[in-house]
Amino acid sequence: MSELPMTDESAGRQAYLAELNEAQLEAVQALDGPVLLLAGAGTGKTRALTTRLAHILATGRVASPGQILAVTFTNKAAREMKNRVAALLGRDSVEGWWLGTFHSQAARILRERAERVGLRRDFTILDADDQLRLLKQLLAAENIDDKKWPARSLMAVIQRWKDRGLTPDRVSADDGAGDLAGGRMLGLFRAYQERLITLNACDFGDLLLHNLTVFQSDPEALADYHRRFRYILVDEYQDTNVAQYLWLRLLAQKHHNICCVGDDDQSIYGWRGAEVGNILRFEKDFPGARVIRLERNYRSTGRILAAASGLIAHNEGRLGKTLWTEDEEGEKIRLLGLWDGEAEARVIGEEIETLQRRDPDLDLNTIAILVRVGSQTREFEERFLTLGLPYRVVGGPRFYERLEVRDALAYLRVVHSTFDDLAFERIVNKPKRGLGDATLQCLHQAARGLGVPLFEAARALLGTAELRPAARRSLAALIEDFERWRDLARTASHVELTETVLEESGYLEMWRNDKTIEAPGRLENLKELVGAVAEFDTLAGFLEHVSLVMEVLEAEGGSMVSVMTLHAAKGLEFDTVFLPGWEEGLFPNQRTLDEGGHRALEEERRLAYVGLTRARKRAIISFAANRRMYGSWMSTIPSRFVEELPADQVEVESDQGLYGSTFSGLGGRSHGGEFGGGQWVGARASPGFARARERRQAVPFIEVEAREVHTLPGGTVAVGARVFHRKFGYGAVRQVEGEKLTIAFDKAGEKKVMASFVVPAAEAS
DNA sequence: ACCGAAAAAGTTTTT
DNA sequence: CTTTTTCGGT
Repeated sequence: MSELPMTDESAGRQAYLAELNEAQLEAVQALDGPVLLLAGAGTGKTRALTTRLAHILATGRVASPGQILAVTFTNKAAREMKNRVAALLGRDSVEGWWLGTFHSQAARILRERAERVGLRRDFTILDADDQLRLLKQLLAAENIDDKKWPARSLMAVIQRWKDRGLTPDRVSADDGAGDLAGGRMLGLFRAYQERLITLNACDFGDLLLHNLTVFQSDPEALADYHRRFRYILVDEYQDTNVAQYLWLRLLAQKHHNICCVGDDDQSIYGWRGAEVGNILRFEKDFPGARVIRLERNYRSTGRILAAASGLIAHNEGRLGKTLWTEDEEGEKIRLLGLWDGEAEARVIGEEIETLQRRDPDLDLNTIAILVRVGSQTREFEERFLTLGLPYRVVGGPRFYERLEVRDALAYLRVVHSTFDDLAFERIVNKPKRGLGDATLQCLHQAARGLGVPLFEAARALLGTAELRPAARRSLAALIEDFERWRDLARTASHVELTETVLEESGYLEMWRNDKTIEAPGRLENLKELVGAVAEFDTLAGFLEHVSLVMEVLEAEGGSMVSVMTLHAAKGLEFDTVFLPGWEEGLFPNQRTLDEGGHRALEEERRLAYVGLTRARKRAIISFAANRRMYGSWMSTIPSRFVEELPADQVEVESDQGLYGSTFSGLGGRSHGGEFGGGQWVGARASPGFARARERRQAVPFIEVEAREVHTLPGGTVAVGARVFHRKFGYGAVRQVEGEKLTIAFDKAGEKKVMASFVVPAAEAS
């Protein structure tokens, strides 16, 4: 950008402004005072936001980029914004700017002000697992029956309080505590908070909560941040909770230069404390606010937009927007009615192959399958594996949540902080050192008596006769190890430290000696962890990253279909979107409905809206008549959302004579409506089903050709054989069930694959 | 203290 | 159905 401050007029001639439409331009140029940008799906929201940020800099309104605070909701959105801002400004990085998730920015502030809330600067951020273990300990100490009051649900209560910006002393008596945990819920909350301070730790909610305490109890500190942040940008405002809202309001109350971007129709995090009310109330909260609507959609065809708009119109209490597009009408939304989840996965696989046949250069990255719950991804994985169709599951099991990685991190945490009892407990007997329950109980007692962390208590106990000689010797060795590692931390690089700790602790050795098939994969993960450590300047920096960003960036892996939850898909777009599992109970989700009633139903509907509006060219919705849940079969009926779609935008293709009057509003093109009187009945033997089968088989299968190419020479498949798979690499055959092999892959873990997709290991090289 | 078997629980969604 | 937790025997 230019060195010289520009007036709005000269900046108006900047190239980056020329590409904006009228509403976007208004959003970019209305720099001063509060602005609410109501941006519908696909209306160029991120472009407006990033350009606005560039424009603040270009017009010389701030002396340095550090005077702009820009917050997003997810790490993914933060990354996207960083990249786009950098690209727009022609820089290679925006490192050090105040641009990130609410939680990461709040953590940064809290590091500067930790003492104010009784924490040390090097406090640890606990993950969900640690939180739960901590609460369980408290339940045990307070003699609260965790059968009757599961720690998980009590934890949720605490989290909801924190989401609302409430500390224990601010929770009012009538505030939901009721008879929870035998009426001792509030006391439990207080004990939990006290324990966190003792541990020099905080949880996710505390990052925001402690910030609020700092701002409210220390006017000097708040004034300092007012001096620092002259402009505030907020993405996905509809997803903010009360604590985040208060945080923003405190930070913006001096300059009022706050711009919130959001779409009330895409609010899908109510279950996590998000308040749609924040966005609905904006004009009241920030007097004189300008409201700008972005309504021109650049993403989807007319039909997709019409279907999505028709669906979301069933919600009440919307701010209301009219999305429009100059794009063509496009294809109708297709609705597939199928027998069960397996058939659904098979048909979607076939649809993708049809698309591939139609366009041999098709980039699979333009295709996504968006599901309601993570467990739905399995059926697709299994099917795509047999088809040899490349896919990626976005947001699947996370690297930092794996057992071995968490153990390794616990070692590092203990090295880094003597206060981290949770980490200490986790690794004290891993590998086995003969320090079991009895020893640990003794340690806890001593720690409580002396008022010191477990690590210190351990040191103190060594001088007494309380422990049995064997345990004492073992514990002494461990303490000595940690002291040596802490010395090493001062001199050696943190990579070297990590390697040394893992090696000398015997942790690596433990996995090397482990004969289970997971062991090699776990060692591989530990190696990867060391690689991740190497990317950070300091151990503290690495640990902070791990706790705030649980995910690991996956390498771009070429052309692959994406499978992910609807939540994970927000903000993304694809040419073709498959939306399976539109069944009552699954979507809308029964559990959600039970908890949240009508409010929750509307949120589910918004989730459907989000799913549909991810599609650029085509959307294919499907539902199954039968679905397996924890091993038992459930018969299901189509989601009410199916009926809420405008009939003239939808084409129904139900193969099975299972399509009935329940959603006659759609005017069917059923292939077998005469069976079962249009009810969801049917058996595998029914004529409708048999006919559906026939019809299926008439479609040529691509995998037939593939199978001939890859077939393993007959008879060579045996348990124990080494094989190679083009996606998972090398592995050993564990089990053979006809054509289905269970293979323990060296890197990918255990998978079921068809014999036709592996070759003997020797031949592959 | 440790190991295995048996029982129970769990599936929303994420920082 | 899978994964985690609990229990009882050594």
